[in-house]
Formats: sequence, C-alpha cells, structure tokens
Amino acid sequence: MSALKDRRDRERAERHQLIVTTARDLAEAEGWSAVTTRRLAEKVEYSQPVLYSHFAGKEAIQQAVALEGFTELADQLSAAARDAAAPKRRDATSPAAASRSALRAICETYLDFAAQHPALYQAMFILPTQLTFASPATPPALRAGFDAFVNALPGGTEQPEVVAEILWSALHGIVALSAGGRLRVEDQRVRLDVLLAYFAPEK
Amino acid sequence: MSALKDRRDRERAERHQLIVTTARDLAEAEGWSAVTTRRLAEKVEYSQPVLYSHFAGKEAIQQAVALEGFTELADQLSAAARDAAAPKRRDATSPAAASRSALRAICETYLDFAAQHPALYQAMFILPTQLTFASPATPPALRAGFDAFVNALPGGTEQPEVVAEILWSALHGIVALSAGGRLRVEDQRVRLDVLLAYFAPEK
DNA sequence: ACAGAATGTCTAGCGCTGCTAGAATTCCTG
DNA sequence: CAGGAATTCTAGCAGCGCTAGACATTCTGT
Repeated sequence: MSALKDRRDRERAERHQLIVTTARDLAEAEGWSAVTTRRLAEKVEYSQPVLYSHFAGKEAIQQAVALEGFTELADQLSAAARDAAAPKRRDATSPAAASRSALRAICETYLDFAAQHPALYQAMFILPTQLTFASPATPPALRAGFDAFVNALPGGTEQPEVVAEILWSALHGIVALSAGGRLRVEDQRVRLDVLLAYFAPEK
Repeated sequence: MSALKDRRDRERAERHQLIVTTARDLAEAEGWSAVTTRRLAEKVEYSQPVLYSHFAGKEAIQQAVALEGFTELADQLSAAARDAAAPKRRDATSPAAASRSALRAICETYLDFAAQHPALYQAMFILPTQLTFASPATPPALRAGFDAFVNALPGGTEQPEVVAEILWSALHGIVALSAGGRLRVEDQRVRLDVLLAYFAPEK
C-alpha cells in the first residue's frame, strides 16, 4: 500500500521537475514573456490546472527556476574559488596574488553564468520575486554563493560583508544594464579589469 | 486658419503630457503592473484608442515617462556637482577633498533619486526598453547624467568612462537589488561609504 | 448658409493572459 | 466488482493590449 503511494509521489516529483525544466528551457529559448501557463501546459502535455496542483501560480514556477539557478551559481562560484586556490604548485605565487586570481575567477564565473543563462539570471535577480533574501529564510544556496565572494576578498578587508555586497552589486549592475542594452557588451573584459583594480589592487 | 491649428496642436500636446504624467503617477502609486491602458484611459477621461493616437503602445508611454526621468536625474546630478564644487569659501579644502565630496554628492543624489521615484527609476533602468543607450541616438539627458559621473571622478583617474560605467553599475546594482528585496535597505549609508572608500580613497 | 470633406472620438470586439469551478475520468480499496 | 477517493480535464471568467469601423464634430468651399 505504501509502495503504490511512493510511486505516485515519485511520479509527481518527476512531473514537478519536468514543469520547472520546461519553463526554464522555454524562458531561455524565447524569453519569460513566452512562458504562459497555456504554452507551458501544452509542452509538458498536461492541462493548465495540473500546473496549479504543483505550484501556487506562474510566479511560483518562476521562483522554482530561480532556486535551481541559485544552487548552480553557488556550485560554480565555489568551484571557481577552489580551483583558483589550488593552482599549479611549481610557481609559488604570493598569497596576495593567489587571492587576487581567486577573486578574478569568481567574478568571471559570475559574469559568464549570467551571459550563458540570461533568462535564468533574470528569474534569479531581476524579475519580481517573493523570495526573501537577507533573512533567515534566504535560500542556503544563495548564502553559499555570497560567502564565496566574502571569502575571496583580499585578506584584511574591512567589513567584508559590505564589500562583498558592493562587489556583487557592481557585477549585477553590469549584467543588468548590459542585458537591457544599457551598456555596450563588448567592453565587459575591460570593465572587469578596472573593477578588480579597485577591489584587489596590485600593491 | 493657422491659429486654430495652433490651438489644436497645443491641446494635443497638453493631453500628451497629461497621459505621461498620469501614467507616471499611477505607476508610482500602484506599480507599473497597475498601469493598464484601460485604467490609464479612464484616469485621463478619454477612451483607450486616444492613447494610441498619441503613442504607439503601452511601452511607448512607459518610455516617455523614462525620458522625463532622464532629464530630471541629469538635472539633479549636475546640480549636485555644481553645489559641491562651489562650497562655502572660507575653509580652503584641498582639491582632492573637493573632488571627493562632489563624487559623494552625486552618488547620494543618485541613490536618493532612485529611492524617491522607484517606479520612475524602474522605467528608466529596469523595465525592458527600446531606447538605445550607448549609441548616437542616446537621449542627451542620459549622456549628461553620465558625464556628471565622469567629471566627478578624482583627477588623474585612468579610463574615466569605464570607471564611471562601473560606478554607475555599482549604484544601479545596489538600487536594483534593494528594490527587489535582495539587499537590506537599512545599510545603504554604510554601503555608500565603503564604495566611495574604493573609488575616491582618502590618501 | 449650407453640403461635403476631413478630423477626431467612441463603441465594440479579437485573441490573448492567469486562474478556477465543476464535470468527467481514472484509480485504489473493501 | 462496486463504491469512494483522487486526479485530470473541459469550459469559462475577468482582465489584458490593441484595433476596425461606426459615429460625431469641426472645418472648408461654394
């Protein structure tokens, strides 16, 4: 009797994931405005009301996509930090230089993530959301991503949380303004160089 | 014969402005999602199609509001720069300190503007737009606002345009993330202090 | 002064949206 | 295998941006 219920629960979870993935793919392919409940229902081959048996509404679906993005971004950020912290051993670079390259790696990863999944990024940081951020209910994945920034700051940085917020804000500003056609997208590289010159100076 | 036409043109221009102002007020009062063509038409006491005799569509109205915001922001930014550049004469502060306070004044003005007109700010920098930015067709007012940032940078700053873009991005990031509930809004002051410590250091 | 043309405005409606009530169906249980 | 519970669907509501075509108003030329 419980095996049957287990199977239904599993199928239900699979369908839940199917909805999230389909919404994400559709958003990435044609933008969030193309993600209507009708089109989404058709793509997952169920009727509209089924969506509402899984999610409270369209926004909840979009938030589920965002949540997926938070864990992926956090994974990529901490992976970048790890790789930069354990470089090729032979050239014994100074700790300061190591920290600098770690910070650069994280920033690059962030910008690349945004560039490669623009719709996902939009769901995470641009579209209206009910997710609470700087609060106990903040998704752990998001906290983890933020911590990657804090840890990558040069040693001795004062008020590292605030600095990390600012750095994150600057990166987000660059991404958001670029995505909206409000900044030339070609100069992204130069922009990162200059940004890092301020936040992790050479000397 | 031309006087009559003049009057009609004038009335038309007034109604044009009435639509823009009403849209802006409504957005500021209830958010852009409340600005529907029906509600807007009712507020200006005309039928919906009248809106379309003035604007190509809803987005064009929102862009007209944004354009108004660009000139207001540019005015406020350059006024802030002017006031900071002409301080009380008696204490002959160093040029460096003067530049520092000018930059702070501009940044504060920017953050205040965003805080006081959140919907307007959203139309200018967050909502999708057809306005081209870094291009010949960029609204002059927006250019002027950007130049206020460039001119307020400490003397000798390398690649001032890029630095200004980054500074603008950082401020925009702070505004956008705060508006979306993604940053605690209380710490805005500290954030600005730290930001300025990086972009206009004491020594 | 008045018919006709031109201009301006409105009513009504299309196809779409997010969302839901209630019918219909399927599935499990006794 | 019948009865009941769970699930899924059909159909529809109110509101959206936008527009065609009817109606009213205003100007023009005789």
